[in-house]
Amino acid sequence: MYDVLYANVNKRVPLTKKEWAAWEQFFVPKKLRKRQFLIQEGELCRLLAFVNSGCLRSYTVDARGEEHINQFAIRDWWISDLQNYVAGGKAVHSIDALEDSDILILEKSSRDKLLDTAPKADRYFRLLQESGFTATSRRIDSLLKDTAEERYLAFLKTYPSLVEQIPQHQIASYLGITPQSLSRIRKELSKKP
Amino acid sequence: MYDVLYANVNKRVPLTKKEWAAWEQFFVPKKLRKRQFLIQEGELCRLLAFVNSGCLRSYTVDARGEEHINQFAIRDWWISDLQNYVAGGKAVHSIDALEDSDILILEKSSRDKLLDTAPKADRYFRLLQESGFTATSRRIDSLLKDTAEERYLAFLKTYPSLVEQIPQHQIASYLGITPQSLSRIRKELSKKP
DNA sequence: CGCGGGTTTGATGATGCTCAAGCCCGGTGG
DNA sequence: CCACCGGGCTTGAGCATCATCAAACCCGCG
Repeated sequence: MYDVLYANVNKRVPLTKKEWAAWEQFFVPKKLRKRQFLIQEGELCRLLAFVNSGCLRSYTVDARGEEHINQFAIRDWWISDLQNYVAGGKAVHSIDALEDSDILILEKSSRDKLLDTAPKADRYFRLLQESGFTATSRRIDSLLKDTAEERYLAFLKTYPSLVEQIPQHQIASYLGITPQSLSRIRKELSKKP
Repeated sequence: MYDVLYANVNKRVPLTKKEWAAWEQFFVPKKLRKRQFLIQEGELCRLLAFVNSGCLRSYTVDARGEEHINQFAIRDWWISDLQNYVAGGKAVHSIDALEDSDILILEKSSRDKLLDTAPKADRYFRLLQESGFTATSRRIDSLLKDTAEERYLAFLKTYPSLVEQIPQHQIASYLGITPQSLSRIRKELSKKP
């Protein structure tokens, strides 16, 4: 139940079994059914979620009702509406499950306790945020300078497992294009090589 | 020299004057002339920079030689090629000064020492990364769902001071459009209201 | 069998890019 | 003092990319 998370933490900040026991108590297992919400836009988001299995997504909805996917999370990834988790206020993202998923919940109050009692917690979350930050930063670069086709190819490389797992229109939404455009891009690619 | 930074740190992790003295020694003041590089793409990036005055930018260059601005940094902001600072490897961004600037440099080796000796350093950088992460995440949302005009209006709101400070084509680059398009957008906007 | 979600295809149109030229303005040197 | 230069901004014409709207298709499932 906790071994994926333990490995994730341990990779960044080595912990003794005893130290880990102090961490473990703060995480609450939860199952999500496909299409079930973890957070809905406008709620207070007071939790971080760590994915053991399955796949979640966080997305915004624009004025015309179109969804735009901000992040996917699969096994061994964290997901949250961090902005709101950190600063308070209403969630700007909804988070739901693209398939049945097992996750671990870390409530904000629990994380605060963890941060105040476990000496290495700040470092773990610092390292975590650093990788999240660099990932989003690279995605911005890609949105600014790559064509839709290049972004799609990069997606295939970066998330090979996701491609098999989730419907194509979700990938289109993540890439910032319509499902029709992605379909045409794929058609072109299948001709070329 | 150090008071802007001290205020920035103190806001996130309150420090006694004595604690601060231990931090201060790690930061090295530096002046950059307009158009001077702090980092060039392909170098090893082994520093974080805190801006006291002036304005820096970090950007990538695409295959055709076009620049794409990933981040601006003005007074009270940090800037770096974080990806590379954290993970090692060659910088994917160049960082240079858009005007004469005063900055404070924190070398990676210094930060490592700071993190290992100052108890609150991990927390400070965790909080810093969290705000950086949420900012980039919001920018991704905006690139996915807003039109160029909406992104420009949002930029005006978010960075009112920058608009006066830097040439318009730099803003266009940040928004992911050509200078010509930004010019036309501004023309349309000036008609409307 | 028919329904529904997902994907594909086609026709058309909007948005923003490219290429090219002109303009504005501040700085420099004759 | 003025001519000239260059960077930045604007404008125009044509074009590429991707969105929109609409329809058809595919396939798993009740």
